[in-house]
Amino acid sequence: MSPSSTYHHGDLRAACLRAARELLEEDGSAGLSLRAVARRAGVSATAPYRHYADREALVSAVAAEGYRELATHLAQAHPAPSTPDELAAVAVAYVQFALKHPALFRAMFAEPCDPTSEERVAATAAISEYVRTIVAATFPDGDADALSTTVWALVHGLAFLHLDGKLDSSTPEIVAAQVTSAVHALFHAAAAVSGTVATAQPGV
Amino acid sequence: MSPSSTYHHGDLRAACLRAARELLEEDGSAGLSLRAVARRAGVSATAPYRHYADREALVSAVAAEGYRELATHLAQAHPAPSTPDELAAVAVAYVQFALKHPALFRAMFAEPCDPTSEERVAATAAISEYVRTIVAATFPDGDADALSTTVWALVHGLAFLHLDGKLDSSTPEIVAAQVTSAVHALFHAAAAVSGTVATAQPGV
DNA sequence: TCCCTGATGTGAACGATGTATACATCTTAG
DNA sequence: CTAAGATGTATACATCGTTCACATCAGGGA
Repeated sequence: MSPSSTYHHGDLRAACLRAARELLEEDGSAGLSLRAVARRAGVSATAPYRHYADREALVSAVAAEGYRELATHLAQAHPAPSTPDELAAVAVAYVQFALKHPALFRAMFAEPCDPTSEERVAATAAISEYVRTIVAATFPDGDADALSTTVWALVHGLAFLHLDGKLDSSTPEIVAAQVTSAVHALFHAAAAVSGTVATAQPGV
Repeated sequence: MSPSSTYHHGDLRAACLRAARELLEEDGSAGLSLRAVARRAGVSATAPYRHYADREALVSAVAAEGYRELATHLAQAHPAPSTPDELAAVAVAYVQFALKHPALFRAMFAEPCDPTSEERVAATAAISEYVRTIVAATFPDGDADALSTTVWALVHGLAFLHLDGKLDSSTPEIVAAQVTSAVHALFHAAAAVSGTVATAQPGV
């Protein structure tokens, strides 16, 4: 705590996490190097090794933080959805999170996830469970496991296709309409097939 | 053509592509270094630069090849699907391709795709168009753009969730049943909600 | 109070990587 | 046959992840 001590950082672990997160947002995954993190934290290149086994461990920690942020972001869209419309709002929030934090989202899902990061698997299990719960609340009579998997896959796929520029992401409204219509299509296939989802994006 | 000439390779461009593809399958994305490619092709470290501007360009070329392989793989599942069942078979082929070539699939979709690789955008546009075509053939009365986007997103998301170990991928049969039921759920939402998709995977 | 042990940060060093530059070698068009 | 362009080589540099020996600090037991 003494102000004269510039040797010890105080909370390098958190500082590294913050720096890594910033670098990810600024320069993408390529910019996230351990040395850059150390520089930004104002510390020697090897100091982070006292708190993270290797680069992979740091990335996993950032990803785990991302999972938690995603969870709160979804909860903000609607705390306890129980209708298809409310569930669609959560789905829109999911995709918009991905578009707002593309590099973070890719770190969370695109890189091969090592199963040794228990912090990471816990966070993803929490999200998976959350999705299952709200789907079950919306469709109490359905097969919650199967349906929630389908919903998650649909929304997850929409997020990635948007990230890859395969869909029209020009405005948040277009994205929201796209996601909403896709989710409703899943719940009301007949309506989708008969042309009710014409608000969707205009092609690839 | 003279056999004494070991100096010029003959077709380094193709050799690099093949080597890169092999390294990707063997060691994943991390193992795909330009120098390793050069070593495998039996050539100096900087020789590949005569054929690829940088590492990114090589990866894009591999990804483009992957798109074409995926297209033929889907066509083999069914050349011209026109029923929900046939379309589901194509969807199963999509996911199984991802599971069979995880690193390649990630290179195709998980890394930020630079729009300057026209070979790459052409290949993805071809796939997108292909999906739209077969969905339109299966549902001639629907909004082909909207519905094909939804189908693609669903299948794409299933592929990624399987790749990340979020779903049960223990046997090809389980995966096939999972994908089939999800696709059918999209086309017959009422049936899905009432529990007809019970063949799906047993949780996360 | 002293000091000593463990936690934390530093510095130099190694091998690997992407890439630029200058040079060598081959192929082929005129 | 030769000159020019295409293709491959050698060398070099900055950066990166990581290891190891060492320095510095904080806190508890004597």
